[in-house]
Amino acid sequence: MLEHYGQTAKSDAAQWGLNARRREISCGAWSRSRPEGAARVVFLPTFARIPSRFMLQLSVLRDQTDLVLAGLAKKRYATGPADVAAILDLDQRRRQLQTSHDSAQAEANKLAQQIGGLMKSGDKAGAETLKIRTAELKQHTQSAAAELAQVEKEQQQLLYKLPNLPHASVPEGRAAADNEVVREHGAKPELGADALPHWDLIKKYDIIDFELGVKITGAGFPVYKGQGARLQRALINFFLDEARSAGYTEMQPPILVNEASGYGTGQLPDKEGQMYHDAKDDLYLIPTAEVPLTNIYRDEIIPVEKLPIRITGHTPCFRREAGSWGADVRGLNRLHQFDKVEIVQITEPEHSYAALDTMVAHIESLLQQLGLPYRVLRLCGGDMGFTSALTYDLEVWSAAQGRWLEVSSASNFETYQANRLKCRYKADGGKTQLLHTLNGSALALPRIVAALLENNQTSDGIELPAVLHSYCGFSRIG
RNA sequence: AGAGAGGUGGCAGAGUGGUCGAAUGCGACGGUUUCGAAAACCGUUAUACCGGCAACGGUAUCGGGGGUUCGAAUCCCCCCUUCUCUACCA
Repeated sequence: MLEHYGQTAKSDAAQWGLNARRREISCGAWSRSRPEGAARVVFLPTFARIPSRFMLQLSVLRDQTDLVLAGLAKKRYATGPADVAAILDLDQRRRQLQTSHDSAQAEANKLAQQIGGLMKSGDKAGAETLKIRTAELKQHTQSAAAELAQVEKEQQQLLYKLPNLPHASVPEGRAAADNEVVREHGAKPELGADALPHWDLIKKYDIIDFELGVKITGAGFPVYKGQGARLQRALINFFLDEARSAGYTEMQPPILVNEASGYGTGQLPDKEGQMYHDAKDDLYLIPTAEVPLTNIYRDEIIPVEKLPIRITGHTPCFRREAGSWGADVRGLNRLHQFDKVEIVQITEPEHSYAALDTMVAHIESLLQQLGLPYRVLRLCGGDMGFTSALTYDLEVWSAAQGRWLEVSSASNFETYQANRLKCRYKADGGKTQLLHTLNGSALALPRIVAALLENNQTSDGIELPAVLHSYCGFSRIG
């Protein structure tokens, strides 16, 4: 499947260049490394309401080339000018070919009809005469179609390499140190000198077992035991219940996805090497519920009265984390498999940044109820994800490690994913337009668990926040 | 996993090589009629790309891809998928 481009007909799948996958680039590690305490503090409103007009569609590349180049530069995308120039060259060629192909085909179609008429009236000689011309036309359309397919393929591959453009409010910067701290909340707990990091606490109370995971699977696949397993389940239920009362509909999507879904949300081809792949059935284990949840709306024209879409789901997430190493990935800080509750919104373009604010507010309310000190960061251009236009990271204070841990990332993708997904609606006046997609973790489990254990430890147990007591069926560990 | 039958426009459902982008019905939208509504009647009813300021014109799309032909919804091949029976299993 998905092996060949059509000669004249181009299916959606082919237009997306799905067969381009194997030769694509692979970028760096999935997760950003974030040395703690390095961000500079600034004070800004949650978001600046700046009209969005960016989408990496061909029309935008053509009409607003300078803005695109500026955006790519802010995102620290090195080969932007060369790639954009190449895409525009290919585009000109593509349009020539299309026009030439279409007019030849139009003539051929007319002749075919005439031949039909001649055959019926018994004029075989007349038909044969016309066939000479159709043979010429056929040769022309075939070669034009073949070249067209080649040009489209090259163009699509280049387009897939381009990241989304950053929103105007995104700060300049190269790395984590350049992110802006939008606000901080909660007091950091003072722990005694004998306070333990979570990787010692889980052993002390025998609630999470890494060695056992190594035996069964390998590094980065811990086994949660007893109260540890129950705490996980409690957090998942708490997060899902909170999302539901915030208006999100709960979904249970598949956790293996096909190639088209990977392209739809932008994991492919960008992060091919970071996903577990089952070659036998050509399926990918999801790195986040974002992929299946957002792809529910792939190839859809959503009735405007159903907007905004708000959905949530709990899934395990799988990340190969190739190239990841060092002290800051110890314990629960980075895993190959972890659980996460995700929230997804799909909105009309004019409402997406307000929606992003409500998502961040929702995530903050979770952290507040859990009593965890946190801060909200606005990521700089160089530290943002490939597909995002604006990303807020939320980090909790891990008291025994003495560092901030990223527990959530909430992003507005504007039309970047929607363009790939073909996720649209009928705007006023009946015009079909791309929607905006957004998502956020609410929340990722392991680092929440780490912070809960560390921040709430006493010499002989861990006192859990009140909100979890009924969910857990216990109030303390140990 | 084996055998069989299917996949056509928002839905239902015709169409087995030549004005078929596709009959018909339903639904939806607009209009005539009406005090208003129903009924009836008339009209409209997809997506993408190319050309054009636009009106509009062209091309493609009948699950997906490839092939045969001057011409394919219709014939051939591969794949996906749905249903039924059998097998198996949570």
